[in-house]
Amino acid sequence: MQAASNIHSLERQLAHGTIGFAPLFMRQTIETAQSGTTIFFEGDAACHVFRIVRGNVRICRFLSDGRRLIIGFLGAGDLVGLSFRNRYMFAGEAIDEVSFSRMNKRTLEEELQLVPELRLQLLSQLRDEISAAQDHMLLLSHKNAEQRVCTFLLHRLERNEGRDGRTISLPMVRTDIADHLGMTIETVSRTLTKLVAKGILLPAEKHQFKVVNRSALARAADEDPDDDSEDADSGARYAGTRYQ
Amino acid sequence: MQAASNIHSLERQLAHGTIGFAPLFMRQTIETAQSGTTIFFEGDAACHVFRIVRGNVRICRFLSDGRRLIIGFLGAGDLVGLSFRNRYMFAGEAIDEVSFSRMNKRTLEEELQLVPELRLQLLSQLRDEISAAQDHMLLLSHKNAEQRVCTFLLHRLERNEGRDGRTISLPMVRTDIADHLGMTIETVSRTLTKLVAKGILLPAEKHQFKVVNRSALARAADEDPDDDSEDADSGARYAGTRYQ
DNA sequence: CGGGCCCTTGAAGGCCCTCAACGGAGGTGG
DNA sequence: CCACCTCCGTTGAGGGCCTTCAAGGGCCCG
Repeated sequence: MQAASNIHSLERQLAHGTIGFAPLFMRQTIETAQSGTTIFFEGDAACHVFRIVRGNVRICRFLSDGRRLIIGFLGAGDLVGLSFRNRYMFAGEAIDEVSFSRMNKRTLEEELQLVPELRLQLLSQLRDEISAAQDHMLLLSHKNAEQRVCTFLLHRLERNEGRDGRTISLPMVRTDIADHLGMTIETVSRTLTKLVAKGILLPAEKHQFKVVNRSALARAADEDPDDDSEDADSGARYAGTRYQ
Repeated sequence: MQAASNIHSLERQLAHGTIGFAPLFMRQTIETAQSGTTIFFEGDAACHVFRIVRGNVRICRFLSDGRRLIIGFLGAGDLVGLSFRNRYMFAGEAIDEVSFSRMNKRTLEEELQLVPELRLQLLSQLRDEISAAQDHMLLLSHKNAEQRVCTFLLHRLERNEGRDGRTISLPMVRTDIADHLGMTIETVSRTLTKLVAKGILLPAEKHQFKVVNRSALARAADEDPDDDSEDADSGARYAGTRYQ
């Protein structure tokens, strides 16, 4: 019941077609992980599939020299582990206090044999993961710092959609964002500062921003900013077309 | 029978677990596509799944401004289209003369309902795609030009493994490599020149290189080249540990 | 209050991109 | 057969974007 208490999480599950798995996890006990702890390790035997009930999780891969790539961030209602063969290909770490339940992979596979509907959900989930990975490859290969940050902010905005439609929640630290977008924390920070100066964002509470100009944010996320004059004092430029 | 005639293709299929699909495609007619032509378009209704019999195919996604990302390259024995929902998320273009067969997606789905073994093969294929996409994100986010090119060359080498173990075939043009690795053609060219100067590669026939020093190539692919002195005259440095 | 973590801001430098020119290979037509 | 064109690959010069290095401030907690 706990999972269904969050209407936005429910919407996301319906959209992603993972609602079919939810009843299976309802029978499992709920565990908690403290901020900064690891829920599963890269390279471990992949015995379980996880479902996040509350909190935020980062999905990490490491290079041999210690550098890190964050594949993505998970929130309430998200599943992780369906794409593993024998070993976890990445680690899952709690960003804040996380509640989750786990399910034995063998049990899940038996269910998959019995329920055709579940198989379709699984396919849908995997295809979403592939699609998301390809979108992210596009970001990493061709987008500049501002486009990366704006794309990321839009994704976070859509994820939180339903509150007031213009609040972005960033529970992760700058290092996480940097390792997700293939940048340094300094460049992330500078880019956010620039977006505030441009009048697109407004700093709100800790780990939150307000979106002042959503269309400008969307434009900055996808288009080439060649025509930008790059002046800090041009912050009022977008004020006339304020969103909403 | 044509597909089984290539022993390397067969090995790859066994490793990737896609051999189960091959018999289904044997019943289909074989089509050909000339170099440069498009086999399926991004955005089109995804009615078919394709299987490459001969030749090379590039998988492309485009940004709004015309820039291009090449997700990957396919060769004999490879399948494409299993990860689509309703529309092709990317285009498939023939690099050289390509033979392929196609299969109606509806037919495939009926087979999937009947044959549990096929379902496992499908899952395996999708997990491989996710894994490859994540590896590529790592490349795009954290590797420099030399590491990118070396990683790509190693992949090509493994793909052609069995010939003589040290010949790399690059049927695609520089623009394709650049759009795959998130670089410009100039940087790709310069990096290849540098690898030749370092004594790691040797230019061979058109669209081919010989690997002189495979361990150096592997090291350059994954490690941070901070300790490199970057001198062209240091080309003999690796000669003492020549591979094979 | 001190220390650690997080974030921001500044200055300098490097890596890669952009722009440009050139040479070779392959195809076509005079 | 060769001139001509196009495509492809290479090489050079210059500049821009982002990284690296460094310093400082805010916040939290022991």
